[in-house]
This record gives sequence, structure tokens and C-alpha cells, in this order.
Amino acid sequence: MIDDQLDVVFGALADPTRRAILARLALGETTVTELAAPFAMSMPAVSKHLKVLERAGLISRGRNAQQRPCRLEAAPLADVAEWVQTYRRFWEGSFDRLDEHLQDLQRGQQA
Amino acid sequence: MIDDQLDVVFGALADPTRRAILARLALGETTVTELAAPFAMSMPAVSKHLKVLERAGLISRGRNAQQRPCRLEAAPLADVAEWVQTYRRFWEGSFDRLDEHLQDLQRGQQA
DNA sequence: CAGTTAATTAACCGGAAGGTTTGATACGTG
DNA sequence: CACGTATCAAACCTTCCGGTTAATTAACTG
Repeated sequence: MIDDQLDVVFGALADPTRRAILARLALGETTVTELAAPFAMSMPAVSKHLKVLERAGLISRGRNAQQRPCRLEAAPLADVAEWVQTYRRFWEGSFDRLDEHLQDLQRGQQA
Repeated sequence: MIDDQLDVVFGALADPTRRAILARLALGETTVTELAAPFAMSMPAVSKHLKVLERAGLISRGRNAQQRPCRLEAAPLADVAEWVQTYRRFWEGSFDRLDEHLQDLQRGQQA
């Protein structure tokens, strides 16, 4: 994945409103009005959040009369998962010590 | 995990310089000067990035004479992985169709 | 103590983010 | 066609972000 793409995806996820929107969409496709309901903000604000999510490829939009239903597109999250995955060994115990040891060796501080 | 925390972690990851710093730190603890070397930006800029990473809990800092070595702290990435994990079924094929079907049922459009 | 190295803080700047209100657009209905 | 509904676009405001330079702190070295 292009680095730029990770930028916009991580950027899109760095906002609680947008994560809440994704959580709602995980329950199924819905309209902008319904998405906006739980939030104490204007419709245009929600509309902007949707644009950010769309730019990140995290949602797609249809057309149904006046409505433009949103649906979750989770594919970019696979890239996020993959990126995070490369750091898994660092939080899954006991590697810290090993790394520490290797670093010590590297600096000639071996006992 | 508190939602706020995900905000700052995702926010910290939404920058290529900061992800590159994490990648470098995955190879081992190092100094600010060495971290800054690959980037076409001033030391204070890097220093700021480090502060963002530290605030997100993604790095910690020591003290070694004049140097303040940085080390990777991957724990917050476990929370990110967990968050992303909840969406896994959405990108791992064939669930889309199932979801679509469930949604249809939910709206009383069952055949 | 004077000087050098490592890193941060402070003050500043331009542009992007997140919100608002107001006006436009597109569509279905009478 | 006139009207209501759903949504977006424009203009604007304020705050945050990522960068700069210049000054400061902290620690070692002669």
C-alpha cells in the first residue's frame, strides 16, 4: 500500500465521530440523516466527515431517491491491520528483553 | 481503552515521518540526532514528532549523558489491532453478502 | 571556567481541520 | 408547477499541525 494511503486512513480514524459512524455502518447501510442523529452537530459537519471517510476508501455511497446511503468499505482496514501486524512481536511479551539484550550487544556492553 | 486514547494513537500514526520513526525504532533504541538524520527537516521538527509519539504512548525516553534515547513502546498498537479486529469480518470475503441480506430482512424486504 | 554537543523551548507562520450558517441542488409528491 | 425533504457547496471562523529560526538548557571535555 502507498504510504499516502495509510496517511489518509489513519487520519480518518483519528476522530471519534468518524469511528462512531463506522461502528454504526457495521450494523448496515444507512442514510446521512440517520447517521447524523446521534451527534450534537449540524448535517454539513457530518457530511464533511463522510467525505473524509470516503476519501479514505472506508465508505462508499449509493443513491436512493433523495438519499445517498452510506455503506462500510472495510478494505483499507486490512492494510492498517497489516501495518500494525509488523509490530505485533513488540507488544507480545518477552521480545522486549531480547531486543534490549541485542541492543546492549550492539553497543559493546555485553557482560 | 478510552476513546480519547485511540484518537491520539491514530493521530500519531497519521503521519509518514512518525511511522518512519517507529520503523527505525523497531530496529532498536536510538538518539534523536540519529532519528532525525534521514529526514529533510530540522531537529526541533523531529523533536515535536517525538513528543506526539510519546504522548500517544508509542515511545518512551531515557537519558544517557546529553542524549535522550528513544525506544519503541508498542502497547498502544495492541489496542489499535483490537479495534481493527472488530471489522475484520467486513473485509474477509463473503460477509458483505450476508450483511446485505440481513439488512434486507431488517427492513422487511424479505422475499 | 570556557567551549562543544544534544536536545528542547519559544515565538512565529501558513495551511489544513472541524465546526458554523446560509444558500443551492436534486428528487419525489400533490 | 409548487412544495417538502435530503443532501451538498460556499463562505467564514477558530484551533490545531507541521514546519521554521533563534535562544535556552543540560551535560560532557579541555
